[in-house]
Amino acid sequence: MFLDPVARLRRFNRAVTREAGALDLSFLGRGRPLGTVRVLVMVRPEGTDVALIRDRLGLDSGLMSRFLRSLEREGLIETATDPADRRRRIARLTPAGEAELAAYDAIGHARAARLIARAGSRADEMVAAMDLIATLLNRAQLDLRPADPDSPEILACWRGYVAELVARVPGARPELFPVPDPGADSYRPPHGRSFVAWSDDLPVGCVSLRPLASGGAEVKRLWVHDSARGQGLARRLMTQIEEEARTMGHTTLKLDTNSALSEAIALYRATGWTDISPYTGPPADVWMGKTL
Amino acid sequence: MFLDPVARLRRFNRAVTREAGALDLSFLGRGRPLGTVRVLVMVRPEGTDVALIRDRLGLDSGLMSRFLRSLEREGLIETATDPADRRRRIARLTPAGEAELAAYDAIGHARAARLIARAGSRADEMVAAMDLIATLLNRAQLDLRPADPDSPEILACWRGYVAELVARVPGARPELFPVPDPGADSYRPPHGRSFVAWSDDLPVGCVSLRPLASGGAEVKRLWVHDSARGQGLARRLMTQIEEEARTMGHTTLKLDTNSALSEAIALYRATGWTDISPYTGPPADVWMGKTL
DNA sequence: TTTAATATCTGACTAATGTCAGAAAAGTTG
DNA sequence: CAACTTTTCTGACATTAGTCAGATATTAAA
Repeated sequence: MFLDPVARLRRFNRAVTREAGALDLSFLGRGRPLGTVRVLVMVRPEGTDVALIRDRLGLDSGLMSRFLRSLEREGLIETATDPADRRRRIARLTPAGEAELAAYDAIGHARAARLIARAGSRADEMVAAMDLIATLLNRAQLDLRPADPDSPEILACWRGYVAELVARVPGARPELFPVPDPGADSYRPPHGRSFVAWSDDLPVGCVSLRPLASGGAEVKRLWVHDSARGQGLARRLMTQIEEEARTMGHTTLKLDTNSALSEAIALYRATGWTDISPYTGPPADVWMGKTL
Repeated sequence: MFLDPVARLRRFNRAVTREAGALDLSFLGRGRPLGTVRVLVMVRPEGTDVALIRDRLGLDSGLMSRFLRSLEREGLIETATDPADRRRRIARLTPAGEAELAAYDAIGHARAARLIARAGSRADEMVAAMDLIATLLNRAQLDLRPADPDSPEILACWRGYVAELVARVPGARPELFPVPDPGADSYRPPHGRSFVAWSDDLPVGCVSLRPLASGGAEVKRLWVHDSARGQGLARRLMTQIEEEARTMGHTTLKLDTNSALSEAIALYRATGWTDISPYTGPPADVWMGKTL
C-alpha cells in the first residue's frame, strides 16, 4: 500500500472530522451554545451528580455552574442538593428538558441516516467497518453483564451465533436452530444463567448455562461478534460462566460443539476442558467436559 | 443485528469523538489557537492563494486577515500580492513555518501510531475499515489526475492490480507480473498515458494506455481499490483514457483480460467494447476492441 | 471613461468559552 | 472544638471566534 497505516488513519480522520457536523450529536441548530448542550445531554432523567458531569466533560467548576444556571433558567433541568452529601448537587431533567433532548436526538438520528444513505450500495459494509473501529477503540470497555434469555440483546446474539454456525459448520442449516422458546426457564436464574458482553451499547458476545437432567450443567451459545474477536473476550465469557457454575454448586460441566469451530475448541482445551463421550447428535461432533 | 444502522453509526461516532484528541491533527499543544493553526496547515511551502484557504475553511475575510497577520508576526508565513491579479494575496511558508508545520505533523503522527497500536492484532483490519469509511465519505471527491508511470502512486496501484489478478485469475502467479521497468516510455506522454484516481491522498484506482506497434493503442492496468468500488470509478477511468486516446488521434483500442474479472468485462461490453480475436497469451482469455 | 464588482484589510462589536480568586456551606480529621 | 478539605457559586477578567460596516486598491463590465 502506498500510504503507511498512520497516514491512512490520518486520512480517515480528515474524512470523519469533515463530516463532524453531520456525525456529531447535532448540538447546533437549536439556538443554544455547544457547552450548554454538552451538559444537557449528560443529565439523565432520573438525576445525575453535577460533579460527575463536570469531571466527564473536564469543565471548570465556575463554568459548569453557569451552564447549570442557564439550563435552569430555560426550565430544562432542576437541581437539588444531594441528601447524602449536602455540598453536592444533583441535576434532573424536567419534562421540558426531556422533550428538548428528544429533539436533539431526532436531529442526530436524521443526520446519521442521511450519512448512511450516502454510502449507497456499500452502506452495510460501511456500518460493519464502523462497528469494528468503534469496538477496537472501545476495547478497554467491554462489559459483561447478566441478561434475560428473552431480551432483545440475547436474541441478537442468538442470531449472530446461528449465522456463524450456518456459515462454518457443514450440514448446519438455519432450520436446525429455531428461535428459543420465550418464557423457558432453563437459561434464567435460578436454574441457569445468560451473559452478554457489551461494547458501549452494542452486544458483541454471549454465553449461557443450563442445568442438565443428568446432573451438572451445560455451557451453550458461546459467541463473539466479528468486530470483538482477537481480544480475549471468549475467554472472559467462559471464565465468567464457569465462575457462575461454581457458585451455583455445580461440579461438572459439559458442552458440545463442531470441529469446524477450531478457535473455540482450542480455547476449551487451553482452559482445562477434555474430550468426553458423545451425548448429543449432529451437527455436534466434538463433546467436552470439565470438572470444577 | 440488535442495533439498527443509524444507532451503530452513532455509536461509532461516540467512539471516534472520544478519541478526538488523539485523532485530530493535534492543533493543540503548541500554544497557538486552533483557528490560526487551521490556516497554517493549509499554506503550502510553494505558496497558496489566500482566497482558496478562506473558502475551504469557510472563514470571514476579516478573521482570515487577522490570522494571516498573526502568522506573519510569528514569522511562519510571508504574504505577497498575486502578480496575475493584484487584488489577491498569496501566502507562502517561511523556513520557520515549515519547521513548525513539521512539528505539528510529528505530534499527529505519533498519536495516530499509538491509536493503531491499540488495535493490536487487528490493526490491519481496522486500517482497512478506515479506508473504506474515508473513501465512502469522500466519494464526491474522487479526483482523476495524470501520473508518471514511475511514480510511487502508480507503483502502489500496480501492486493492488497484481494482488487482485493473483487472487482472482486462475493460473495468475506473482512471477508473471514483474515490476514495470522504470524509465520505460510507452505509458508516458507523448507515447502513452497513465492516470490515477485519488480519494484525498490515497490512490484508489488507475488506468494506462500504451501504443501498439500494429497501430492503435492498448488499455492496460485498469484497477480500482476495494474501498472505492461500487461508485462508478472504473467507468470514469475508462471514459478518461478513451478520451485521451481520441485526442491523441487513435481510432482503434484493444485490451486483454480474464473471464474471472466479470465486472470489468460487463463494463467493457456496456461501453461499446466487443470481442476480437486473441492477440496475447495466458493468463488472458478474453480480448476486446473498440473503434473510437 | 464611468460604474460596478471583487479581494483584502482595519476597527468596532458580540458571543462563547475558559481562568482565577475568593466566599459560603458542608463535610472530615485531629 | 479547631483546622482543614471539598463542593458549589459568584464576580472579574482574558482569550478566541465570529460578524459587520466601511476604506482602499484593483479588475471587469457598460
